[in-house]
Amino acid sequence: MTQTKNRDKSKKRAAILDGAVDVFICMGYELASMDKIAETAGVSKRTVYNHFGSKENLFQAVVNDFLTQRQNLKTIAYDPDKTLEEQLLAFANAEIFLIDSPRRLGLSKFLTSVFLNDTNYARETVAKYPPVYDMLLDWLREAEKDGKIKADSLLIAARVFYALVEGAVTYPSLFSGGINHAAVEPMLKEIIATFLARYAA
Amino acid sequence: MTQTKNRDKSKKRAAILDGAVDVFICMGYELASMDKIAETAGVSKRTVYNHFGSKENLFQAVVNDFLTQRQNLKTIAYDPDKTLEEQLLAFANAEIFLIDSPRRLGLSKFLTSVFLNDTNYARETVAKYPPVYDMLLDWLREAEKDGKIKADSLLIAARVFYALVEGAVTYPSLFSGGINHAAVEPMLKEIIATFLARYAA
DNA sequence: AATAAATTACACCGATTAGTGTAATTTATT
DNA sequence: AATAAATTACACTAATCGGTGTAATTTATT
Repeated sequence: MTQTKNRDKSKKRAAILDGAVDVFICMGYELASMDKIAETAGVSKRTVYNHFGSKENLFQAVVNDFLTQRQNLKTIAYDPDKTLEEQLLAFANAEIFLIDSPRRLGLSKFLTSVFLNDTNYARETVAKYPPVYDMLLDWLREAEKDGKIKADSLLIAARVFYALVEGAVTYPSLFSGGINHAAVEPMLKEIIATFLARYAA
Repeated sequence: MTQTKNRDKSKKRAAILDGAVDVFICMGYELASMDKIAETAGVSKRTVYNHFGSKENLFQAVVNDFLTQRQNLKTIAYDPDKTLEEQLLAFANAEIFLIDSPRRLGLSKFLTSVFLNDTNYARETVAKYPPVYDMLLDWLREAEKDGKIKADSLLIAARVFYALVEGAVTYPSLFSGGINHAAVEPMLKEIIATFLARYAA
């Protein structure tokens, strides 16, 4: 009869995921070889295959980890005692957080690239996680009730806000190798002022 | 002594470039094999290598063709007799043109993906072509002289405008498989209204 | 029709890759 | 210390890919 001696596999698993992220970020999916990932993780290739059965599975695990982690953003509730500017800035900063460390920036670039190359996979993956707009939409509803915001469609207003943040900060940072905080700060003030010029009551 | 009988190589060259674009678009750079490109172009692999010495060269030729073609946008001069809305819409539409056919959309996605994977190459390549903002900047200067536009910095205003267009239309289209004109039209009206809420004099 | 350039078909090379099988070895648990 | 699970080292496969060499063939020009 077989005894069960379960050892802790999570350490190796984490090391493999870490290595995979590094290699995926710096070579892209196609050029990231399983040998290189194993070497980077400090683990034998066989162990990589024992934990994740294939390159595709390993990739999925990396993506899942990232998107799950990304999902853990605390809600930003409407506060009538704070200015609209500083509350909107909090929403912008939550978006900027995703590209505000070399690793998160790298993962964002990697995922964006993968999504560009496989639109269907992008749609399916994004559909599994709650929409980005939702939290801002809740906030806008409260602000409207409070008489501070006015818009024909709050959904469109939310989309305009994220268009401003992503178009002015997120995407430029993806291509320029990272955030230039000194340049971004005044830009954030400007896009928030623009948003409020249109939607402040 | 050697006679020179020059035949026209441009037909084959064009066919190869066409095939390369197709394959690059649908498989990405790494997975696009030279055999597949030759087959798609209806040409022997040897001919591909006779025209372009390497995969890298062929890629460069594709990119050059696209960016050169892209550069040929007619200038949009400020016209005091037209509304600001319709003139700004022309700028937006010039941007949208780049993703408004399956082929241009595909090339935009492909190039964006390549740029994400090689930031240095992105910078060098973009630097070889005139900045996107320039034409709008000229227009804004004229509009300001005409007393219709007012901004602390016209450059920032131009960046806000393109942030709106790219964030609301260009990038979403890259990921969603193309433009939904019915949905984009009201969005364009909204982002132009937003821009003018901030910068109209 | 003669000629030279362009193209083709095809075999081939070296390198790389995802993935497997296995026997030996390390590791943690009882 | 005994034991079973986890890991390792390593050899190996089958496939793919970028690129080359060559001899035969097609093509357009004079």
